[in-house]
Amino acid sequence: MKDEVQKVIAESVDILRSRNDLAPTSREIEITIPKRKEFGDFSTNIAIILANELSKKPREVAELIINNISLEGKNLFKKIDIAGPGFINFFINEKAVTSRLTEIERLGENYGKSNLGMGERVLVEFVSANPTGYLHMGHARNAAVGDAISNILNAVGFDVRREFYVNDTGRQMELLGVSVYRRYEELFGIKKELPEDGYFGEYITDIAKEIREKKGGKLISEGVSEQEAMEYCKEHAKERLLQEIKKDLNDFGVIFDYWYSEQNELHKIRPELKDGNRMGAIRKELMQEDALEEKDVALWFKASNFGEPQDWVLIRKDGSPTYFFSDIAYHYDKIQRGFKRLIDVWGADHYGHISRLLAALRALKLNDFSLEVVLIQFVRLIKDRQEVSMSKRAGSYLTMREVMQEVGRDVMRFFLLMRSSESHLDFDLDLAKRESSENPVYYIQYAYARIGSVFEKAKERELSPSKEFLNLLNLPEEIDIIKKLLTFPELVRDCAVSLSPHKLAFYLQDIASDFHVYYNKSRIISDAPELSVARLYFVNSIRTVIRNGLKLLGISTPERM
RNA sequence: GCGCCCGUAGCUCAGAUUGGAUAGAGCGCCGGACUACGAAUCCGAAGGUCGGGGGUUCAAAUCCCUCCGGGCGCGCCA
Repeated sequence: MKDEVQKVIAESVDILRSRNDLAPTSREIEITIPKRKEFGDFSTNIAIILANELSKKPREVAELIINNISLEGKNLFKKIDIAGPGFINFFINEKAVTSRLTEIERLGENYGKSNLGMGERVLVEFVSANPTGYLHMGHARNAAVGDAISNILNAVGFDVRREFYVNDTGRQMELLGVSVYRRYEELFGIKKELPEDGYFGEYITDIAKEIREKKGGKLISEGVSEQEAMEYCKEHAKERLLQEIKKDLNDFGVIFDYWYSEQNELHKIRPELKDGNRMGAIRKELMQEDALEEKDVALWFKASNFGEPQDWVLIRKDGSPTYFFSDIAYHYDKIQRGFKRLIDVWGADHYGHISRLLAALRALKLNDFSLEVVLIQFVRLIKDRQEVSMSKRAGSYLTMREVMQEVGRDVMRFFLLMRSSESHLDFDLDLAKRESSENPVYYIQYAYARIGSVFEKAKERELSPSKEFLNLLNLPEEIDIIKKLLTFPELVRDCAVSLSPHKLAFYLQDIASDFHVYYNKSRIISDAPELSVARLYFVNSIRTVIRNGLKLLGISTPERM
């Protein structure tokens, strides 16, 4: 609807330009939805802007614009005002509003979709947790946001691919192996210190016990070197934890297109590559760009030559590559695979990583791509009005799985999505568990289920929704709600552009609230059959919008609660 | 010390990378509403120097400067 208004104004401005021979400006015509009703449904400041450019009075320009609006265009409005310094305020004709309901009905589950992305491929990388432990609430937030962003981008016409980068090799994996092995030894009475930066969680002992069940004491027997034993522990633990991670994400409703294994993709020798593996190829390229330097037995990326404050190590003294190095290779590979738009959803602690990664990609002469990083701030769990402390290394943290079992998937997703990702999030476990009006998820789902039960009632009375009498929808609430429903596609586009699903969460609460108010005030099914079928048609479109919106957030729409 | 994010009602937060008119919502608190489509709902009331101070502007929660408070980063961790 906003598009239509914009078009009408643009046409008028074009006519003015051609007639008065005005210099064309590329300035886009801004249409806003004013906060206050007396300023109409739509408002534009174009007259003020043009007046400045033409050194004319804004109100005169406004008048010219209004006078040149086509007849067809004028039918959209019941009133057009010039207000204040020269704003043009448009008041939409009620009939134009109600008639648009048919569009929602016609599009059904496609209502809200658009073709903003024009099929462009986008790679969204998210979660990417190390397989060294169970997922915690920070990962859950990352998963919820990454998945919702992917859904939304998909809805506005992007071709989205979801990837999880599996950091399944390197230092952290070694530490995991040692940690498990030490616990395994403990089971046989051998006491040795775990490395300081090892993993101390109870699940490490659980994994050690699994190994004991499978292998008995073989890993401490004569013929097996400690190194071999640790290697076995590492592989076993890695597989085991990855399996748990996959299970949690699956239970959460997040499906990845690809689990990108660092080991397999970046370190494995590839006959087609001259330089062995992908890491080697990158290394060679960086060398050719004169971006490398050997210092203190380590290999450094000369980031300071590419606009960074300091250089960074790519290969440690012991010959092992840093995370930074493999992440460069991973992003290089993403671009090589033809993705021009990359989105990474990272924890806020990765902030420092962004600019050096970009510097490395610059050094590799990669320019034809965009990388957007969505930084997710931390989640604080609140229980009994107190913060639940979390420490991953010590292993004392509430896992994603535990919380999901306690509050359910829908509640968890919604709570993690209802804040802007750059805000810290207080996850109130007590509130999340309550099945009442205080819980916004149920509030929205209840509106949905309620509409469903109205339809059951309608069926009993043999009434079915019809667009024949939409002109009977003339209550101010009805008009207002329809106007809001009509902004849905634009809202979805807005969420896509700003990569912020929380706006959708707010919108849905708003619509649900409008419905509940309406429901309490007005009978949908009454003795007047024509009005009843019109209202059924109307509330059905509310249901469509709620369903489509919740689906984008990955939240279910139960018919009964 | 430097960089990024945050500071808005008792609490948790919206207020686009485009400054606009009387700053919004949920929860909590207090008081009400089921003989009509589900009370997981609704109605009413109270609650604010938008962290402080300066500046730009006809107009600032929004832009600039500065100070204060909180979080994160500044690793041969990821």
